[in-house]
Amino acid sequence: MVELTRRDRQRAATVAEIKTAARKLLVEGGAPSVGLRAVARELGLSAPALYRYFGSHEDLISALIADLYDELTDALISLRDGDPDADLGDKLFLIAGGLRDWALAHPAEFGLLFGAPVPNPDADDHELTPGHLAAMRFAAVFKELVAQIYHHQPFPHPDEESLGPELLAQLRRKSEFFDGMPAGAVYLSLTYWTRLYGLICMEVFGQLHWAFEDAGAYFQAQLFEIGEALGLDCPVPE
Amino acid sequence: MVELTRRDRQRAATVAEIKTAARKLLVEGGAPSVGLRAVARELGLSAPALYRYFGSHEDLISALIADLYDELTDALISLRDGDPDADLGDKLFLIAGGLRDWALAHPAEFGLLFGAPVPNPDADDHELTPGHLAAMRFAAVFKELVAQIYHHQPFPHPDEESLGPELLAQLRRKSEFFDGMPAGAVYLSLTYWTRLYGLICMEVFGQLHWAFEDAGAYFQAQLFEIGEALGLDCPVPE
DNA sequence: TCGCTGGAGTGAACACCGTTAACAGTTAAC
DNA sequence: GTTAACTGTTAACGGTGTTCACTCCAGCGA
Repeated sequence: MVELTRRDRQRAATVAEIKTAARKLLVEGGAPSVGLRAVARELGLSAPALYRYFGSHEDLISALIADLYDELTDALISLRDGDPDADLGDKLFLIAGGLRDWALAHPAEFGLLFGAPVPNPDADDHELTPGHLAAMRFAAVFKELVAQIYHHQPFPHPDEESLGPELLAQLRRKSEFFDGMPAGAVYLSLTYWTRLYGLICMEVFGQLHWAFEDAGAYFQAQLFEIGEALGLDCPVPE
Repeated sequence: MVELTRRDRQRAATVAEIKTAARKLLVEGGAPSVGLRAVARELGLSAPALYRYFGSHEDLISALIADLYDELTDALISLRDGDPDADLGDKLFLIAGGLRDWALAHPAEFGLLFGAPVPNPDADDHELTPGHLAAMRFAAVFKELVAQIYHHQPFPHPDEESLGPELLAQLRRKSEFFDGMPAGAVYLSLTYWTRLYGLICMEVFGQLHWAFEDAGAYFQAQLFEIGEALGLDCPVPE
């Protein structure tokens, strides 16, 4: 039984207020605009007051990152489950397109999530932050869907001999995480994931507009390729 | 005829000194460490003195970015031309691996070049900065090599009908830039470029170490796939 | 050679930043 | 009812990018 005093509720409300203010500043002026003092100013507080709620400026940013991951994940999930007539392939196209749309609509947030180096949690001096957990929940959306597609109708994948022993060993260790998919299918899943990620990264970070004034058609073509490789019947790009 | 007075030479030397100091700080502490005052401190100057050489802190960073692009490009070129026995396929593997090695060896620099949004030069209020030019020189290394490979022995590529009219139109406009390659081949070239970029981005930014403790084998496998698709005889990954 | 010009460099100052310390008022708990 | 914890304050420290007014001296033309 959780007993929430009034102060606890007020505290939670203030934390939420701080994060929404930080989010607002992030949207308006990008990552550098979300400073501790600026956030405090936004809600009429003095800067040191925020230290009652977050241990440091970095902690605030980390909390913001975790929230953004959650928001993005929820958006993709509701996209995935929104249309009852959508089959597995439709769902994949929906969340892939949804990820791109979110990234283009929220470039500052996307840059914060994916454009900054992530500390390796395997290293001894770092532990799993809420941001890491939220990122894994995000990645799981894709992973689960691909695994469902595979178990519904296995798509062709390279056999284990062709992968090379070192890569094979690492893929085998991830097989369980991918709901028991064989190493070759895990390899393909990771390949498609990195392709989508790289594509969206390049577009959002402006590394692509020397080639395309509108990368939408290119993205659709790439998605189509991936869908074909996964054995899905894709809508022909018009 | 260029007449360089002694003062001009001294000035150029100071500019170079400033940039090497900035580079040193970047390597040691990442992008946030390269502050205007910190750079000035590094060479025993007061902060306002730097304004004689750079209009602002941002200008200094931009100049640093251009220099880093040039350095990276030079490294790839010398890798490409270093081995007289290397054929076109070998060269492609050399520079792709070289790019990854450079990124992993200089994560802070890589993040500065590829992890930050690039202003769109097509927009009216921005012009082509030296950074843009250096970035195009960098991209040209890859582009030229793929074009050479294609013209040496055309690799199979999707026909124009399968690309869709909108994508096709944009690709056709880039055909000249790609030394006259047909739209389908341009499409494949861009596909492989985005794959390499995305892969390296994810690895450097730590977005991959939940999947691989050492992504080297994975990278080699991806490179092998690309080489096969380009019709190159690839070394089998051991 | 004199005098001037303009570039190089300075310290002071402004407004901002993250962070800490010492302090006051309010609220919850024993 | 007293005490302890929580929430907020102001003042201050060292850091940042930037501007301004000022000095100094090399290089130039007359």
